[in-house]
Amino acid sequence: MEVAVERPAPVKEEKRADAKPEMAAATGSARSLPIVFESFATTQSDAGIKQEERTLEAAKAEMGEVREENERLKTMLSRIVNQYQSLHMHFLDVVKVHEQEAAKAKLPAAPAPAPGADGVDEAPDDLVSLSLGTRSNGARRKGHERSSSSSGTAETTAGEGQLSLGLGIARGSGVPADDDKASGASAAPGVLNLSSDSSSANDAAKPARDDAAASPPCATRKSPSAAGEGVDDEVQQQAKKARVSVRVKCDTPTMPDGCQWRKYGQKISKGNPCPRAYYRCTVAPHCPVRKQVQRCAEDTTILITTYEGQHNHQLPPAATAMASTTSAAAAMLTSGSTTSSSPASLAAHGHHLPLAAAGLLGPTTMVSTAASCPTITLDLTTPAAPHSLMHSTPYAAGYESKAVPAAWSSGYLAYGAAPPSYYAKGSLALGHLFGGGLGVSSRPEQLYAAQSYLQRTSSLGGGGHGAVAPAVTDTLAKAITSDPSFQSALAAAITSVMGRGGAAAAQK
DNA sequence: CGCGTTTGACCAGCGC
DNA sequence: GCGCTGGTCAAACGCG
Repeated sequence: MEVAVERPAPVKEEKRADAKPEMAAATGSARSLPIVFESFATTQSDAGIKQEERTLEAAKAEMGEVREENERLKTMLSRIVNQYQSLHMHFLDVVKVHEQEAAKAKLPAAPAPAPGADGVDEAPDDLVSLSLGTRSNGARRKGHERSSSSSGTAETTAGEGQLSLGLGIARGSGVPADDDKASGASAAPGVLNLSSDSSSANDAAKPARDDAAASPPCATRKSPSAAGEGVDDEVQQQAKKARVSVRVKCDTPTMPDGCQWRKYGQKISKGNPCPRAYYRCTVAPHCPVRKQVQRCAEDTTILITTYEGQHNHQLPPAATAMASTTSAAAAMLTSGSTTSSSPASLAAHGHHLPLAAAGLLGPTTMVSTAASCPTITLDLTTPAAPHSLMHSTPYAAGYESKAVPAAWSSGYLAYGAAPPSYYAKGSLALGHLFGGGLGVSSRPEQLYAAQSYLQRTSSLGGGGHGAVAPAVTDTLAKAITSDPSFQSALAAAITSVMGRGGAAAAQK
């Protein structure tokens, strides 16, 4: 703790009596030290007085310490809350836009199936509920989401230059066995773009956020090849320093992320018998993106992939997810470090970045600022039992308590601009999304993720939500799990959205 | 023959 | 200043 402890010069007894209420007032209600001043004024000898003086000094010092710590915590808390609120508003924007787009697209385009629960079977693409969070508004949105994803437009961000997250996660029924990874050209039907931008509402207040969140991708796009390196060194460096580490259970040598990589090195790193492989993006000649792949020492089935840098070229939709992740991570991490008092001190105190501290990242997501390269770790390996899909697992139960950070229960959210219920629903959904969605590994776990989410939301909203029957969610989740890129896509989506949110908050 | 991988060497950053 | 470690380079090698 790097608290500047005030050690005032020894004071006389008369002063001490004055100092007491002052200090008590200063510390406020944060903490009260049981110091009894009256007692020693009458009975102490000189020696005793001196000793008491020392005691008093110590107490003062402690109080000062406590006071400063209290202030720091308050500041941090308010920062966290601010960031959360802005993120949440942002999130709601996305949701709203999505809904509107979906509603528009629904009429002319997709023969939107009946919004009933049974419709899900025939339209697995609605799984893509990457709009997961959108459900916070009610079950009625289900139909909208379906149409939004199946309509394939979802081009809310097209032409806006905003961070757009193309998720090649939906192999909907309408997309007959498309290889959404490589081909990518016809990715539209299977792609859900998560735009944090209220596309229709081009509010003027955006520029700041744009700068913050989208600057990395923009910066690289601005100078795609213009000397590749050397331009915008600062941005490049920042982007390069921020890393996204993904832990996934994977049998293949590398995680299928839709990008083309060329191996350029391999090392045995300390503390892990498994060699670490170094890959470089080969989609474009001078793409600065690299990744490191290493198997976990404890469990060799776990693949740890660390992405670094930002692509300076167009990517296939399947690869866009991870690309967005790294961009978002860069934005989020850099903004987090600038808004935090000191990353080093935070790390030293065991604190994480605000979002993580608020519990938004969930238990399987970690933000590390301790290292020279700030890293987001998405742990897609799950502690949950793969078979406990239909019910809450201990993990889920344990998580839910974590999913609602103290700030939420303390009523912070209720004071936000949006209706409290909105916050409550959305926040829980978000938390659950992170907990279940990110904490999943391969197929069954993903199933669990989607299912638990749906169950959660259905239990939240009361009337109308009951439409989401377990059987339906089962089918839905199965559809999700049929796509191997679901993990990375989901992780990317979340990280991306959060990155923008954090960056936006940082700009405020 | 071209492309990708392997592998030893080299370099830079960091801690002691 | 030295050693350790992580990251990168580039020649050699293998494969289609």
